[in-house]
Amino acid sequence: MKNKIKSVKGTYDLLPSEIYKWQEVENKLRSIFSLYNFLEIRTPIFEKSKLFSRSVGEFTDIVNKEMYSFLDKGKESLTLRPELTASVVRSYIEHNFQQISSIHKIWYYGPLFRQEKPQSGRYRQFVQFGAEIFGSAYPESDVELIDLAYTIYTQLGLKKWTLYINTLGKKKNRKKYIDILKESLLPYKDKLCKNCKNRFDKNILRLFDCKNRQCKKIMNEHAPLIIDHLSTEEKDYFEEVKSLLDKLNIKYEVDPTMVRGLDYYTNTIFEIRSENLGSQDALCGGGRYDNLVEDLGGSSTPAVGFAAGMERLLIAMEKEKLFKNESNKLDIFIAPMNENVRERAIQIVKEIRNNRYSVDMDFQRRSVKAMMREANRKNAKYSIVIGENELQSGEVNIKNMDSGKEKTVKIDRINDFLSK
RNA sequence: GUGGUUGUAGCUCAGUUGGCAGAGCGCUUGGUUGUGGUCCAAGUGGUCAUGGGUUCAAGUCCCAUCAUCCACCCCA
Repeated sequence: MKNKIKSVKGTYDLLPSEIYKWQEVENKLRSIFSLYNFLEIRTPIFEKSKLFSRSVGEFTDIVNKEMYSFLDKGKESLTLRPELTASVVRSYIEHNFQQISSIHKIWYYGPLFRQEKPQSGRYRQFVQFGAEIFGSAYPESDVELIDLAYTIYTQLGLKKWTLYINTLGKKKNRKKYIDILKESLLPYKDKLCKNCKNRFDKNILRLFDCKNRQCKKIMNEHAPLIIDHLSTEEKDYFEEVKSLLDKLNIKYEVDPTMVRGLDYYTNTIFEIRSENLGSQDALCGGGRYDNLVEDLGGSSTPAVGFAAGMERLLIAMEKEKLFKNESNKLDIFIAPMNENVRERAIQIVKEIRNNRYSVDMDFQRRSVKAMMREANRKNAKYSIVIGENELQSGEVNIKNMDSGKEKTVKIDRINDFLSK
């Protein structure tokens, strides 16, 4: 293993032997997005750093510790995108989407970068897909989006997962609630674990996520829930989301302690968690973010969105054994026997390909036996051995690789044979 | 970033109290002239993660580094 250059920590190669799984999922995603009439957007891999500090939140770990940032030649700080909503919103504003139409339904798919310590379902370069709806401040749009996510996981065949929902209220009330939360927990601050003491000032909502038993007990007994501190307007909104989900037969659980890692969420939030993923179990997370477009310099625009991790999805699907083996894609393998027939063989390959059949041939000048082994390994439906006899007679034997039976066909009739 | 786990052939893994580097699978070539899958035979393939140390002798013991996986943290 000397002198070999290895891939960067937390990155991985998707090898030819397993790429079909990704393509299968990607194709399914595309078709579901178009069913829901979402259009794709593709934005650059890197952005100005301040885009993320302003959207994701200056005090989050993502911005503080995990961004891949660098100075370009103009000495401006740029960052490999750690999430995609910020980029989509930037693009929405930059291209004046709101003037083209008052509503936009957009989806995206692509690699993101965060400098975290890798573990199962968590990489430094990872792929997310997601969707956003801009321009609706009504529960129908929350539900459209949740339904979309729900349908994706259902249609992919995954069984072991649960949809959780909650509401965070609007910015104003959340601030008030955070003050109340701090006040009620202050007497117990010393009893909290080291992490939670830290989070108490930094992001107190995260205390709800702590797995420490003592912390859980304190939170259960003394922490007020956000739902009890919302306006009737906010509560009604949440009730309507729930009732619409019920009408669509979408199963969910309300988790009154669920919070989000990113700062920009308001009102409805949701998360889909897998039951067989280990500690990185969130397949998908999202919610409403009515202030973000304005915060990033656009005109006030309500929005909902979600983001979902591909790697975790693939791991979960593999655990539920949802991938069949790669399907048979090669129609025919051509085995030329020697230099006298090779030229003609290449022409035949081209002719068959021109008729849209997938063809491969021997490129190593090997023995007939080895070439047949190769045809078998490549899962060809048919094989043809071409030698001098065939060139003289103008006929070849087409062998069916499943049955082993051969059929004699004129060389210029091979395409007719295949089309039968 | 903190704790722990593992690192031997392309892959999955054995390797005894320290004593010649192994198996299965894969790959290559054969098993009478030009036919795969099953079977049989032979062959290919390793600086035992890397660098030090202890020892007559290290895959095995010790230290460090790197990578990996798992949990925390964070998050999709």
